[in-house]
Amino acid sequence: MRGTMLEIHAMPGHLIRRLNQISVAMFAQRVAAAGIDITQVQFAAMSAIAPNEGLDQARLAGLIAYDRVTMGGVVDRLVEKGFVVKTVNPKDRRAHQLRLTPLGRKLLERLTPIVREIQESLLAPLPSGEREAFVASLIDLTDAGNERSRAPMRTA
Amino acid sequence: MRGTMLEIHAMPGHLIRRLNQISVAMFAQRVAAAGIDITQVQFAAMSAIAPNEGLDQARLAGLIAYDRVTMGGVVDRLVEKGFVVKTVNPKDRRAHQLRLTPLGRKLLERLTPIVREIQESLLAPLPSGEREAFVASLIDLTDAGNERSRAPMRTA
DNA sequence: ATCTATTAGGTAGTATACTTATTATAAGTA
DNA sequence: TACTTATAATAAGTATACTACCTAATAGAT
Repeated sequence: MRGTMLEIHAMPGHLIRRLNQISVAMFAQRVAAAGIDITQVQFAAMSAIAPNEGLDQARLAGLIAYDRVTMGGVVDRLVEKGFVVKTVNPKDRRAHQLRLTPLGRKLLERLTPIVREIQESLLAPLPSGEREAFVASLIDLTDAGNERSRAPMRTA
Repeated sequence: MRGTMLEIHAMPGHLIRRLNQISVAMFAQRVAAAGIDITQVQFAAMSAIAPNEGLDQARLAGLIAYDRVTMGGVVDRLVEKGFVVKTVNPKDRRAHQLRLTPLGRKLLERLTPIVREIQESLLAPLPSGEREAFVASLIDLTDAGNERSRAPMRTA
């Protein structure tokens, strides 16, 4: 045997990174299987725009804890695909108001149950009694670490 | 109040993504504070090379569950920084053998205790009785999902 | 009305993370 | 030996995720 078990394989940082890769891959696979062309990040953006129509990019980024510069590209791709429209706010000409198009709203409705299923598949390997505790720990850790992220969540 | 709590904020996929961002940011911050110029990914690569000197890029990628193409860029940056050397394997001229330089080895030694501390900080917000269960769940989920990732772990 | 500080969005540059395709080499088989 | 298959690495293209910096526009204070 060449090289024993690496220490990093038990490190939370490395495990979280791998789990995120698995989660992103599962999302891509299931959504593509449904014939839908959208990424996990683009879905998150759309689901935050839906109940907050007219919000600007900075507020959108804060709602889902994304980097503002990254969000610019995400929104542009959603606009290209025809799911989102971007208009200048006449009250504040710096800001771009975001809204879902009818096509975008329809897609989001179709997508939402699929995404719920993906979440279940992701946790399925855990004994059912441990899933809730795991998600609770995830929430505790993201809450506690929010301000350390370079893109903290901002609901206000 | 504008918009109620979004459903995605309780979704494991979204929480894992945010926790990974927090983890990466904590790594970058602590390591930079120690005056070291290296990323989380570059550290993982170096710590996998150390006990497996002479391995090639494809095997390295498998050991830490990275995409092979991505690994090419990571290795190039480590070579540029003088932490890794890359030589053509005379037995198989397709393969590039990887080794740490003395500088790379020294850096890794200095870095390892810092990275261990980062792992503790990451879990610190959890009650101490829950940390072990959380890491165990992470291991279960990454083990179970390994083959779904586009870059599965390969120890063989 | 002007000055200052803040904010929204963008550009350029770096690093990860993936897809598909291509090249070079190696290994196995007819 | 010639043919086929497999593999290591890379190239080109797309998407996220950041830093540092810049401009335009707004808000607040004087």
